[in-house]
Amino acid sequence: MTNHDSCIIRHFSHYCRLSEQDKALLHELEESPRDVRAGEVLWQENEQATEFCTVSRGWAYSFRNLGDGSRQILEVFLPGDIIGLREFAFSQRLAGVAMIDDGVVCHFPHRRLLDIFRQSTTLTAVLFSISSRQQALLTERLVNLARRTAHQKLAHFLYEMYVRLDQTGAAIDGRFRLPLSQEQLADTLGLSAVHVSRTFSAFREEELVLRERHKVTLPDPEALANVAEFDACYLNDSVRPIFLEEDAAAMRPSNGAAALKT
Amino acid sequence: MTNHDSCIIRHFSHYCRLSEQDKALLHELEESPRDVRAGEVLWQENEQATEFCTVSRGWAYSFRNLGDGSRQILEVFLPGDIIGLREFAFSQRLAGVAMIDDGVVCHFPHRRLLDIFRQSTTLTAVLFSISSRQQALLTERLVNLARRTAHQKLAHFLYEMYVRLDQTGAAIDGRFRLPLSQEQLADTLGLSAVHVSRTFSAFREEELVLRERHKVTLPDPEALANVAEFDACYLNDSVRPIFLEEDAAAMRPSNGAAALKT
DNA sequence: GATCGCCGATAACTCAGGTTATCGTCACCC
DNA sequence: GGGTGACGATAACCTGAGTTATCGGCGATC
Repeated sequence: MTNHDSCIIRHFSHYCRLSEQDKALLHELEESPRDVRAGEVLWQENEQATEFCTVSRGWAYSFRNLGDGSRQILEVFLPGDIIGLREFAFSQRLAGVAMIDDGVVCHFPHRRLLDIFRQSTTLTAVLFSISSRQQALLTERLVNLARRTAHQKLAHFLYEMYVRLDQTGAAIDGRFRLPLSQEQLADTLGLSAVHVSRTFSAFREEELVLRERHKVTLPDPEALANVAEFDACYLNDSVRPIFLEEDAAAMRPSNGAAALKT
Repeated sequence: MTNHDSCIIRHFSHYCRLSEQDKALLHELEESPRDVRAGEVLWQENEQATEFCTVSRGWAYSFRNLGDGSRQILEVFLPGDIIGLREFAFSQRLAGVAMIDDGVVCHFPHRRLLDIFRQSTTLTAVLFSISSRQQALLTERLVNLARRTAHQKLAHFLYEMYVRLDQTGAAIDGRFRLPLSQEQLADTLGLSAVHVSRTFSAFREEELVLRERHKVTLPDPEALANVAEFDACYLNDSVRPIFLEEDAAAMRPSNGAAALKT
């Protein structure tokens, strides 16, 4: 973390070209990165919330434990994502967070966000955008859980992962690593692990999805998207560039669009 | 709208005591309020997004239409709520919005948000808090849809409405107006209208909920909360007061906590 | 290399909730 | 005051997904 690019800066750069000053400000946010093991719980529901966190390496998920012993996975975080933004207004954690993989996370205190609000309109707008995008993912998952069949749910999740991973270059040719167990998938999709297994079997027969261990292959991604009635517009980095022109007075925006590419 | 308190200012004041300067800034956001009729669609999915909107009177909901002709209601907005914040990062609407009731809404352009970011750290933090709270509602609904039985779903929704309305004084003694039809409830809860009816019948037998027309009575709200496994912590205006002390340098915060009461 | 434990596949059975259909009630309107 | 249309109740039937159970494979540990 000391000499390569900060994970936060990398993420923010997806949204907008940053001034050196902004980069410095972001860099300040990062306290010592921490190695974490697969399965490690970063925090539990109802604990005091004092920090945000970014994932630098590995996957994480947020979850809620329910009364009957089951649990619901809310979000899956990939490297570069910010964890905990959702909880800005609350003094307690609304959901637990755990690692799927071994990885590296960077913590930074809640209060620092206010420094950003105070010092950089650009970063504030990017933070709002990031929060907004996370909420879009959540909304899409909600629709998915409420209204679709098990086949569609799984197809949708797999395709969404494919798109997200493809955007960061982690999916090659419809092939990617998916470190979640079937039980974790079930908890994500509101299904039983048994039915996830059944659905994978069906997809294998139909040659829509091949899964072995933690490797997934989509022989025909578009066919899968059709099954899921997938509408990518919530993922398209159709991030509004408005604030760039708005900020013209404050800084030279140059070509923000080109900065979208990693 | 001209001479009584602005709906935006009223809402923001729940979170934090505002300076006169902040109030002036908020007031600027309000363009002409508009009367809207029950059923009127404020905007459709995929339309260009250029404005946010606050509900001044009446109820509204956001929704997604699905491929099979069904639809999913995502959020229910009450007077004082801000609509569209979720879509900050996007240039298109991710969901449609329609009125449940006759009412009054106030539009304000997207770009104005950036003026706020630039001019008031306090308002920026409150906006983040509001967005954060909306996301908490959404998350709770997601868990509800994914993991609970029809009885629990309906119980949860009714109790959540009861709490939200009670917070603004619109529920007296477990009794409140609920202008949603059973079909709208079904679309909210991911159920069929028929099953919503069945569930109401069951609740009537158990004397948990009495519903006639658009009036709902909860004879024993706590019993209903138990059925729903309701955990109020995502609604508790346990809004972090941190930013008040943080902003001490910028403005006199005085007693922000007391300002929570409407 | 035997044991243990996790993960996934598959089968048999059950049930919550969807679907379709019919009927009653109330509000509105000529 | 009779027609119309939205809304809600109820019943009969069907099905997608949960539950429980068994079994096989693989990796870790000693």
